[in-house]
Amino acid sequence: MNWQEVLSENGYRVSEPRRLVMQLLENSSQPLTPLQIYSALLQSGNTLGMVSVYRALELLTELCLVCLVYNSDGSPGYVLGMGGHHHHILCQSCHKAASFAGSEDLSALIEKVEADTNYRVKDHLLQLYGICPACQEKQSVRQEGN
Amino acid sequence: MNWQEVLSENGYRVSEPRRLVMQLLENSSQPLTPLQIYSALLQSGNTLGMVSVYRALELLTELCLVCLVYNSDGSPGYVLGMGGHHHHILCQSCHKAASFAGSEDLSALIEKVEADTNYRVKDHLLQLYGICPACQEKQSVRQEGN
DNA sequence: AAATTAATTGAAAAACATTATCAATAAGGG
DNA sequence: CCCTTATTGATAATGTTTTTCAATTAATTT
Repeated sequence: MNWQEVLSENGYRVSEPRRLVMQLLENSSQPLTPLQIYSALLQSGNTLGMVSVYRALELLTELCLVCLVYNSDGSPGYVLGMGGHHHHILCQSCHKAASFAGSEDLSALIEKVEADTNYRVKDHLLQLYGICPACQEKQSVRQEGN
Repeated sequence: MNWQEVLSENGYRVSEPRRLVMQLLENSSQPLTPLQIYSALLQSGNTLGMVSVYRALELLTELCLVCLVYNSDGSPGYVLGMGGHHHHILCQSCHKAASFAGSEDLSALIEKVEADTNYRVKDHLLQLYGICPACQEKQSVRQEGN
């Protein structure tokens, strides 16, 4: 099921601003802020209002078509959603985002925390930060050059 | 080492706004936004500027005396830092925060992600959301009452 | 204990981000 | 192709964070 169908099946229209936002995120490897999205779309010759970007992101996030992530400096950004439960890892150098699936690996941790704190765990936020393959490459080349 | 010493040893003064913010966070079980901190302090008869709250939080966060956390709705809040590496679990009902230590439990997950994505993992953001013991109690009481 | 000095504060303004309002527009069903 | 209604975009309102700078205050020196 593509994103157009998700919109339709939930009673929403496939409008121009929504199309533009999805298209841009589909072609972006890194999280973008609402302002970055707005600016990029204007610069590529499109015309839409900032407000529509906010509204599109709100709706698309609700439908899990896009995800809100936090950069390592705490600033928020939006990336394409992958459907199903997953998490993101962000490159601290070029900001490229990758996703990885599942939460089975957290179940041991969660059980331990439930035992320790007596909280009942319902949900979680997990993001990893690191260096992507391409930036590792660049770094080692620079090192060799010295 | 208490927070006053941490400030001094890093060349910062123990000023009134910083004292007020720390004092409030020490007595709050839930994350507070800058505005909530400012309002609470004014209401308890103190006098300080909003700007000082922002500045105090920025510095205290840098020194790891307070931590920035994300509520399950995505809004940010500040809680007392615990020193050393730790994470937080937040109650979805009363917003009470608890902390749990360590990241050893994540190492298996991290290795797996490194293998899958070829990223080199450097850091992570982990928060759990759930129901605290007191709110579990309340819920089961209400249930029985029906 | 008073004087000195430099970090820190607070008020105001500026900059920036988000949300509300509402008439005009456009998507999708008939 | 028309009709209905969700959606848009412009404007304004609201809210948040940062900048600026003279006045204040914490901590050090005398």
